[in-house]
Amino acid sequence: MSLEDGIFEQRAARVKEIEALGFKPYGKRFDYTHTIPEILAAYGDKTAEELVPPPPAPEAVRVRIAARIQTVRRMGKAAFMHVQQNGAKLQFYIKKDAISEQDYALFNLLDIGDIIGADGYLFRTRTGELSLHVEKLEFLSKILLPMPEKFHGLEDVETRYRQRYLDLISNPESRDVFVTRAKVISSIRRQLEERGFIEVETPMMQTVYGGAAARPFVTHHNTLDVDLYLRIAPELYLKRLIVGGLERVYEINRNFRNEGVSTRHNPEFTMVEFYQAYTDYKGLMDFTEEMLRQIALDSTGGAVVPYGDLQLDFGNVRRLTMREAVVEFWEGDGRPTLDDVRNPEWLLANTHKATPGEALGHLFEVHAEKKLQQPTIIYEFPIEVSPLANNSPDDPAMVDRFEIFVAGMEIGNAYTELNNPMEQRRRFDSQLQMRDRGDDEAHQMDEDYLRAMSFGMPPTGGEGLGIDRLVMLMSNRQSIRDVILFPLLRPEGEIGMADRLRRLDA
RNA sequence: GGGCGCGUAGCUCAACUGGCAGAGCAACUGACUCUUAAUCAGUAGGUUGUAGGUUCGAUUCCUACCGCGCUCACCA
Repeated sequence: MSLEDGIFEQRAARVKEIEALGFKPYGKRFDYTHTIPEILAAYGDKTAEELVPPPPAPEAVRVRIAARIQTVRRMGKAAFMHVQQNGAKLQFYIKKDAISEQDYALFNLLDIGDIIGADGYLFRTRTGELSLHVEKLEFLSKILLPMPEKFHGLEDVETRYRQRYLDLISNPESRDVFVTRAKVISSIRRQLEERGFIEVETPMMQTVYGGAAARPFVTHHNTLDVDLYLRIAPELYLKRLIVGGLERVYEINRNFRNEGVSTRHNPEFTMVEFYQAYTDYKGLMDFTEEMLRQIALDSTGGAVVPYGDLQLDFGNVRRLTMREAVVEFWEGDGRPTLDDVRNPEWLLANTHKATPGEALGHLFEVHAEKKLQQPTIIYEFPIEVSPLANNSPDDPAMVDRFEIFVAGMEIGNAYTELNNPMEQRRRFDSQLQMRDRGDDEAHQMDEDYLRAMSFGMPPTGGEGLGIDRLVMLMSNRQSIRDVILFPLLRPEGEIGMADRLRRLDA
């Protein structure tokens, strides 16, 4: 028998002993008076005398707490434990004299990782630590498996992703990441709501997919007997809503793209997309700068955010055209001039791409993208890589579009929406040609979208922000998997837990 | 998909050039009524990711596979 099995069976036996003592080892309501963070906030700076006035102490602070046991230091007939709740920890002091015989028997059956409730009063130990003097114990849930090591926590990356619950229990900094994530999302929501945007939900299963250049996942609906695509973007549906007169809409949810995984890509990822009628991409640039700065403030407390070796300044966003960026960040010999990168022949001669616009986009990715460390807006994109954006009034090769780059990552994409159905039809047709040339990420024809646009779509600005990447920046994480609770992994194979539990019943 | 690296007790890690697979934490027994990575004495715990191969002998060398990480490619 392995050690782990031994602990498992021994603890299962303890469940019965705990029951025999009159406690319910699982599933009992427990109305606590304070969470541990609340206790630390309210009493963290109180002195020993303030907590327990001398001598007999009728006015001591009595509280009732639920928490998970983190460490235990037993010393004969007394013990100290650290327990944690909501990412904060508190010390419990348990003395045989101070609790009932039944509770002391329970205490002797407790394991690190058990969830317990306690009544008692707050005091300071001889060394000055705020602690709970336990007077009554309650049992709330049993741990059967051994906890990770208390000092190092759970380090194994794979286990941290697969068993995120363990990661969250044993690594406070991992918990902090997801708290930051929640702050980023609520900051975005609040800012959009304040500006009159309403939140909507559009289909994630679509018969025609679009709104981005990507390959989709395919699934199947049985009774309708149709294949459906998991959406690669909500864009085309949100713009249908703009046609319908929902003039400021946003959606925060998942997109699915059937591509490789990396430190910056997970096949399902979260975006916020928002659309505002009667504005354009310049209006969105101003809004975006404000929003990024506010997200940084709301989630980290400052506009300057540490990221690896960098200090990212979200209070100061640079703006460059794509052509300027290619010229400025050109690597190696033969740096082009602005006239070169405007010249279709030069562009085609310097890449293997089929069109000047794809060529410019490629040169930008190769030379400039990873050098954009501080928050930077890149604007004026080639028409060929922007099938849904409106033409620039003064340059037929370009569209009114920008992207935001931080730490070499694209975190946002916005443009003045194309609202002319005749031009949109031509763009779809040229996407179909790219598809015929073997580009399986080019857009499909979406006739209902053309129909919607034919009812008249107001001039509109639209934008998408990658939430996961934003959270990476705000929480100083280098891998997208660190900011997604359950990132996609290959299946792990036999776990054997059901069998183990089955044996306990036998 | 290519390249590089990693996989040893529940967890965190050792094991020299191929020569008895070890420690700390966790667990168990005992001592201890203000400890804090508690301490002290003792006990138990291993298919070294899997399957082959080389060898008198493999955690160590070789091959394949599985899983994870980094990186390049692909990709917003």
